Parts: sequence; structure tokens; C-alpha cells
Amino acid sequence: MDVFAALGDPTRREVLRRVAGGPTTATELALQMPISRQAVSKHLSALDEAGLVERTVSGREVRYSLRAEPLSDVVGWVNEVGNAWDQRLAKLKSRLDR
Amino acid sequence: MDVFAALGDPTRREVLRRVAGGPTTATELALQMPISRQAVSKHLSALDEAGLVERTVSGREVRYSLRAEPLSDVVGWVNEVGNAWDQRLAKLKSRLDR
DNA sequence: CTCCTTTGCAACCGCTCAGTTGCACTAGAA
DNA sequence: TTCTAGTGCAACTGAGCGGTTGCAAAGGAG
Repeated sequence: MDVFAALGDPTRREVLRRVAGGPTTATELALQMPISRQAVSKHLSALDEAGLVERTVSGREVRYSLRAEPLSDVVGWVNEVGNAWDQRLAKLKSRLDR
Repeated sequence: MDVFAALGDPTRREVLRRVAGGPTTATELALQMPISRQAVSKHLSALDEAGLVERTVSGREVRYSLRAEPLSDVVGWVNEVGNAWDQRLAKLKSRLDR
């Protein structure tokens, strides 16, 4: 699953937000949220696949922490599209000025 | 459909990217892409619902143009999560320095 | 008016996805 | 070793989504 798709689900964004508050486990997150541990685990797997989260096995528990790098890809894409649009507006404006 | 979900689908991102290159219609886009006009139209409806696109009826054709404002929400959310993480790292670092 | 083009609406199909439940496995505690 | 807590795996369900097809409606061109 790519980064955009991973951020597409609201619950998954909430999970990522909580992970950003500090490394946690699926069980801990499930206690704070109205879904089962398995559901949280699936979301964490998706986030892991997207590279947004890092697994750290510590004994019998798995701790997840944020990996912020892929988020810059999102900002990059948004800027790309936004800039294309702005440049188009600028061109249109200069044409109108002539 | 919210902005994140709207950007979740690759085809829809491609549609938005092309719209950013200049206002177009569903029919024009369908000619450049390997999907039907109806599929493009559905994507444009989703983008419209997310506020990412503006409908302009001109006679019997409907022209879509980019609305970049909601994109700032995306960047805002990403920064929010990223900053929370960075601050946590900074706190951790200062604690280690002490 | 007549024909063609562009669009919208609705039904349908296939697939993916979010979520739950049940079970097996493993590592730490007593 | 025995019990318990934390995960993972697999199957299942329901719903939503991407995409197609068919048809009706409405505006422009002749």
C-alpha cells in the first residue's frame, strides 16, 4: 500500500497520530480506541508497508515508532500539483496583462 | 469523501494532476486515459466533493478547474504529525543530554 | 426541426478493505 | 514447569469503491 492510500483511512490516520506521540504497541493503542487489537494491528501493518512506521521487537512485544520520511513525499506531490496550477495562473495573468 | 481519501486513489491523483495542468472536461480526460468517461466523471465528482475541484458549466459542457485550498489541509496535517514527532525527539535528546 | 455531442443517472460486477472472532504460538512471571 | 499476557495467522462478513454499460436528457450545429 502506498503512502497516500495509507493516509486515506481516518482510523489509520488516528493510529499514526498516536504513534507520533511516542512509540506504542498494538495492544496499548487498542485500549485507547474503539476497535479491536487485530484491527489496530492491521492498520500498523499497512503503515509499515507504506514505510510510515518502524517495528521494534522487544521480547514478546512489538513497539511501533514513526518514520516521517515518506511524509515528505506527500508534501512533495502536493507542492508539485499546486505549483503547476500557480504557474498556469501566472501565465494566464501575464497574457492578460499584454 | 474527505481530501485524504480523495487523494488515496492513484487514478484520481492522475486526474487531479491533469486538471492542475489546465481546466478540462471529463470527456477530454477520458480520451487521454485508459478508462471510460464515466469513470473519470466519478473521480471528478469525488474530487468535487472533497473541494479539490471547481465545476464551471459552459453551455452543454462542464469544465473542471483546480481548487488548491484543501491541499493546504493535507500539508497542515502532515506538519502537525511530523512536528509532534520531532518535538518528542528533541525532548528525548535534551533528556539524554542532562 | 433534426442530428449529433456532451453529460448525468442508474444498475451491475468484481474486488478490496475495515473490522471481528477464534485459535495457535511465544516469551516472561510465578 | 505452569500460567499468563502479547502477537500473529486465517477465515469470515459487510460495505464501499473503481469501473463498465446502457439509456435518457439537454444544448449546439446543420
